[in-house]
Amino acid sequence: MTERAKGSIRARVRAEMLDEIKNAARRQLAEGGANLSLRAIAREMGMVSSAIYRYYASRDDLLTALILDAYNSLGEAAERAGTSVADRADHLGRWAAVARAIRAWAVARPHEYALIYGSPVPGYVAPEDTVLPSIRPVVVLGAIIEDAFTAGRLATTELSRPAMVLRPELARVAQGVAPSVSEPVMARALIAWTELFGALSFELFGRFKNTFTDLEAWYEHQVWDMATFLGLRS
Amino acid sequence: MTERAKGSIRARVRAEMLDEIKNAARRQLAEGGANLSLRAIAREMGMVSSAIYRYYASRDDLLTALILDAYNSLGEAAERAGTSVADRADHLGRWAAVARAIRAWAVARPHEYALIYGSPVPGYVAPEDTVLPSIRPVVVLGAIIEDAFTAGRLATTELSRPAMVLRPELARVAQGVAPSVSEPVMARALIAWTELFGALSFELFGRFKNTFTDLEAWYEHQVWDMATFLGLRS
DNA sequence: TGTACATCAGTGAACGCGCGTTCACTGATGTAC
DNA sequence: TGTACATCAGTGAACGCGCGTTCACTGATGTAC
Repeated sequence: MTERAKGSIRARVRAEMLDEIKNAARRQLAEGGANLSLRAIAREMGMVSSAIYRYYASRDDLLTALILDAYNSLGEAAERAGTSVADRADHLGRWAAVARAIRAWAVARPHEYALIYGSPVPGYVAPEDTVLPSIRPVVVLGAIIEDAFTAGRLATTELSRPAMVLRPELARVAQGVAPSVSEPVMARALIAWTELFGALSFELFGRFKNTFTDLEAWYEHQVWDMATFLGLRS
Repeated sequence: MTERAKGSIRARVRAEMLDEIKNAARRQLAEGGANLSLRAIAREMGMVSSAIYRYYASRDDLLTALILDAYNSLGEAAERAGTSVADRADHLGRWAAVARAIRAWAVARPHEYALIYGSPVPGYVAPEDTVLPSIRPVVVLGAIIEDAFTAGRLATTELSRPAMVLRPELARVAQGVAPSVSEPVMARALIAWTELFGALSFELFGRFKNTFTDLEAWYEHQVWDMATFLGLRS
């Protein structure tokens, strides 16, 4: 038992080190962008650079860990916001809450946002297991659309019809996140989704620096207008 | 005269070199991302690395030249597409032509797209004179909205009202690109714009790799649905 | 038209720096008997 | 409970590489008289 406890202490210390390295790496990201430097991380932690290799097999491994963390942390934020609205029938409120949570997350961690939604890191290939965490926010949105639709509270006027090639793929997405919904509605949801992330990229990458001073208000307006577009009513 | 001619020959050779260096740099971008290396460029051109300094004062200077080129080349593509539609009253056709031209440009030069619409290059600050070239495509879009509106062919139903803080800023944008148009309509135009670039970023940065096989068709659908959202009718 | 001088492109060596990764090692901590 | 051994974290030196930028230089090309 004592042995076990001691063993788990070592394991816990190790887990803490894994985290501390990631934290140092995140701080580095804030300065050097995606040009993550293992040596700089080691320096910040007061270790010798080769010591990092006790914890991560390579620079790419560390990058993968950071990317996974970013996806999961954004996913959690979206999920938490989605369930925070007490009135489950308030679909518009849920949509707004999730959209705001995503922006809050991104604005607080612009470099982690850039890591997962910015230009790909040259030479780095994301492994397969980043796919599931990366769609967590889409699942949250899908649930809102699904609920609104099955409650008959989704206005579906003026829908453009997606081309034939797109339908099976839209249907597949819908099956995963909003099974009752038609392809044109699913398409709209993806479009609204795309707009929100487009807005965040524009904001965080500085495109609206000379246009809007209150970027939060501008985002809020977009969230609202996209809700109209989606057919969500209050 | 002969002297002049010779002088201009030298100037022309110099201009060609400026271009060739940029071309080599663009090829490098395709491989290493924004990690532009002067030495690699010199190597590719069969020169010694210091020779580059006869043409560009620093790495940042060259980067600025590339960024300016990218903005202007995208701007030209958008303008050309905008004027290519013979029937000026076909606002929907103009919108689609411009949107398609932008995608065609981006898909042909993903790394230049990333340079201007991806995550900012760490440590690099874009100089002021990139602002004007960067808004050329917005001007093209603005003209279409303006024409559609003054022709009474822009459906303006269900417009959300922008918050007070946003109005003067939206009005200022409108004044520059679509002077007859109201703030809510201007906001919608910017939103449609944001959606298109969001779509391109998602496509080029690989977000829809596992979702859509025919990304051109998906973009086309978005262009169409955004036209509906904007109130453009055929 | 021919010659002396100025301008410019490109060279090659060097400075000072940073990087990821490997490897043999030293000690400390945990484990088995 | 005490001791011998195994595991593991962290060290320090090294490998081999790449980078941006400076500087004194060599020749070739253009200019002025």
